[in-house]
Amino acid sequence: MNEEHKIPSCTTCSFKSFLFSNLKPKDLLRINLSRQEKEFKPGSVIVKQGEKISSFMYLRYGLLKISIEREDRRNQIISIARPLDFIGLLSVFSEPVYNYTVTAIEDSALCFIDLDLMKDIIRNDGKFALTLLKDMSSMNETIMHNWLMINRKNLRGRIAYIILFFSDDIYKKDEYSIPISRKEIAELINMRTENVIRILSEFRKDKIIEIEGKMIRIINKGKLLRIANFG
Amino acid sequence: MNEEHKIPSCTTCSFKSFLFSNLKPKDLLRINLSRQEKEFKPGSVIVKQGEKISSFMYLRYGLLKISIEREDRRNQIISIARPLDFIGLLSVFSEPVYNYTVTAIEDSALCFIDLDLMKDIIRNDGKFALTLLKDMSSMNETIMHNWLMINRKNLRGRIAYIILFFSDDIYKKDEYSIPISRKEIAELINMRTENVIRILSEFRKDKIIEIEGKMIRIINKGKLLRIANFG
DNA sequence: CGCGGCTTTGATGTTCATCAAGTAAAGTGG
DNA sequence: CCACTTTACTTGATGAACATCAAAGCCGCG
Repeated sequence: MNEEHKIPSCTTCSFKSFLFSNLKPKDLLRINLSRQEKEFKPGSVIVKQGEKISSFMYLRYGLLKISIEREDRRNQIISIARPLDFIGLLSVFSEPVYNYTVTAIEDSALCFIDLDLMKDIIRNDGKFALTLLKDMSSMNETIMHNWLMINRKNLRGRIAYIILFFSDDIYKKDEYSIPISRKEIAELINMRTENVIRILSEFRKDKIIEIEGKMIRIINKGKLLRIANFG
Repeated sequence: MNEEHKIPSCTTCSFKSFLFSNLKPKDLLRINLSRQEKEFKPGSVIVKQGEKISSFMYLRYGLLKISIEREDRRNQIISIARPLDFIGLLSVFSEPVYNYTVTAIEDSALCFIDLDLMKDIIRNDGKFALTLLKDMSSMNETIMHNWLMINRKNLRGRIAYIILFFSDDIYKKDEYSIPISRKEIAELINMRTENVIRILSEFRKDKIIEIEGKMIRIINKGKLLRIANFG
């Protein structure tokens, strides 16, 4: 593992201030002893649909996709997850196995904490549990809201929405390299690959964006916003 | 309030064994003192989008719809909730106001518990918090799973799915009175009212169902299942 | 270097939303 | 309780939006 990224202890981890802010020092030490830190290259699968859930995980840095795999290769991407998105909360407390596959789409690092240890800490620390409840609730709000927004839009509106999502929520820049393929864009916003490509070309012709391979640069943000909102 | 339905105390409430199974007797008493029990007729609004969240609620009996209201009168129904669906968990810990409107669609009764009291109990009882985490997680799994199933189906598949949903999950009978209007069916499975009606008539002509007003009787369940699965 | 997966464009067809118009049912006020 | 208004329900006709099919170039990989 790349040593420059490795953190010596949970006590110095920047995440402590978020997820584990209310945690007692004693419990933080227990987590520190149990935790496993792993790095993932883009494309590598972190957990696979059907695998037993045995640890609680959270993303230190990087970007992930959460997807459902289907027999007919027409997968569905549920959500794109950043650090602080608490992806580890998805079904970790209610299911014995993962219902989703999680894959890195950028260089990422995750911490894995033994699930029984987490449960034990929760049982003995209601304050911590309450913050987890809050985080889980808010994560689900976000995912549902995104779905609702996307599903009521027409195809042009969906493409505009997703371009703005990566620009505003992920990279905070008007120019970025989109971390997923055209096919994956289609799986994320519920349309066909061909139409993703078609509408991206359309936007280029209309001088709304510049696009070359995975590079996207937003030229006319106002127009993009209008398409996203009224499409 | 109809006295025959009223429960004298949380300790005798049948829900205690589910939601509050791990609760300390002391805390159950506190809840009992604070709780408010209310009945609702079909059509009456229980909480409205935008209202401040000040209590934790759960459904004792009845049936609810959770929906998002929009300016243009094209609402979206998120989910149909039965007792034990823990609808009170939806955004109660992460949002200051309700993002959803909850409406009774059958005679229903709910208990309201002061939210600060609930939080206080959670903070002091990690075991209870863990069961809440589990319930919230499982409720969200259910809602998401339903959305995924519905969204990948064509219109005939969606109608078949929803007929089977009420038959298998809600009423456990092949004949029932559907508690929502054609328009609401459309809002629940993301299609137009006209097409709901059209496809229901089609199913009747094909002798898959009998239908008269709100009464629905499933005649050919095998065929309905095939339409739901392959549609 | 050839194979499979991704990307792109064009042509075609189907599904579904929309518009229109009429009937039935359910509230509402005098 | 009846006229009136509104909302729900129903069917048909039309067109737009989108999926599908087809074909070819591209790229990475074993």
